[in-house]
Amino acid sequence: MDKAFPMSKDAVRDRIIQAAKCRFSHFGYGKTTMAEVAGDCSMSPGNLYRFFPGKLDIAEAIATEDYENHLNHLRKLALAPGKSARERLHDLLFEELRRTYNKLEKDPRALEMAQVIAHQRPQFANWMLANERKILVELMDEAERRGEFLPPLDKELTAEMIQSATMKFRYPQLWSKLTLPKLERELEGVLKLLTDGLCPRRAQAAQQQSAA
Amino acid sequence: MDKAFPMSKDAVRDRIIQAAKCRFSHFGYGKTTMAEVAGDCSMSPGNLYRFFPGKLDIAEAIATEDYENHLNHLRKLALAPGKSARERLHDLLFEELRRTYNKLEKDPRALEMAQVIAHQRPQFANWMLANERKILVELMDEAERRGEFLPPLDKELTAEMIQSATMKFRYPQLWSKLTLPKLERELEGVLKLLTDGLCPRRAQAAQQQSAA
DNA sequence: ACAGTGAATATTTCATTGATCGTTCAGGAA
DNA sequence: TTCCTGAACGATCAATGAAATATTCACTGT
Repeated sequence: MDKAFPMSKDAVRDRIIQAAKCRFSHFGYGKTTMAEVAGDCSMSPGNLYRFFPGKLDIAEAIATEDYENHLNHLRKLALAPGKSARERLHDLLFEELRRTYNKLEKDPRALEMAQVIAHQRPQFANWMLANERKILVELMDEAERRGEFLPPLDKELTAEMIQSATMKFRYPQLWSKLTLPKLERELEGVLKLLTDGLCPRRAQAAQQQSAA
Repeated sequence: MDKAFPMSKDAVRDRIIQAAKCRFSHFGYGKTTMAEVAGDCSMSPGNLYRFFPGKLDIAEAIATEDYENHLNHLRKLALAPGKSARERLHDLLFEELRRTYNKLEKDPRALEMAQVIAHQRPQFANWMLANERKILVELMDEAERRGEFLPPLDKELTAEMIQSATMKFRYPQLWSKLTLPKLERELEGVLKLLTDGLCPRRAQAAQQQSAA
């Protein structure tokens, strides 16, 4: 064994994550055994438990890594210069919808992992929602800073409500068998309702202002 | 046997529904056999199939009957005199939330039936949504008639969007473990967002108008 | 003809069991 | 001591087949 250059703890952790990611995406979470992951890392199964409390935590680490990239992307959209708050919100929600739809649609492995984590680690979904809420608040802060149309609302609360209202688009295939184009059309409509409200006499004004 | 007064076909159908309803609510859908229902009606199991295509159709008939009562109740709320459109929409959505929450929360039998029907008869949920959409449209028609705040929108489309945005409150326990009070608070917030929009400078005006 | 039967059939459900796999831990190498 | 191993343990899963039950249909009484 090449113990000449012992890897740091973090490096080993990463190695495990890489091996597991590879197995999970090829054969699925359920069909991957800890022994296989350990073998890929040239270590014993028992040793994995010095780096992760369990199999699920490896999956969670993979998901977290992936999700944090996504979050950064979303943050960029939320703060994009040269776009109105309304447009940024639009981009944010659509990006979210498209990403999850494509990810879960084409890749049954990803769907399996999402389901397992959602079922065994309910807190994880809450953590994701909280992160996105933070971005929504940042978006609104930025809008306020720029003097855009947003009023002095309780932003944290408003972010929660936006999430409630767009829940349908956050787990597209969990319960609706709609196609992406149909979901997009619906999200467009809901967003319109959210920004303009049911009393859209002022809508034109707001639209014009945000388009400016 | 008392063939002196043969029951009409519809009467027999009703008898079957009553017997099944009783069994289902006492022992659950899964634990009830066709033979038992037939026995309760003093007939052979085979004879049930002259009135219903199958067991699931009996459950569907029960659910339909129950749901149609509910729909009538909702319609009354949607057209209630002396209330603003906003209030009527509020009452409608809250009644819906409370009914399903209470029904599914306290009664595991009802939950079981709802799940079986939702799973085996996906069209049923669509039919329910379409009915409620009709009521939403009636609500908006009435608002227009009364000269309330609603604008000349595509009402059918708007109804769809309202449903999308309140999806979370229509199947409360399917995926959120929130308590009824929390759900109510959230629904209140979403409704506020829907009616006032994200640009609520005119909100006060609309509120005052609708409260008048 | 027709309403209804109930045994026959086809399907589903359920418990049993054997194997697999996640996890632990007593111990060995460095 | 510190790091790691791999066999042992117990929970979980899949395969089996047997029992239960939904559904059908040839037949009976009226």
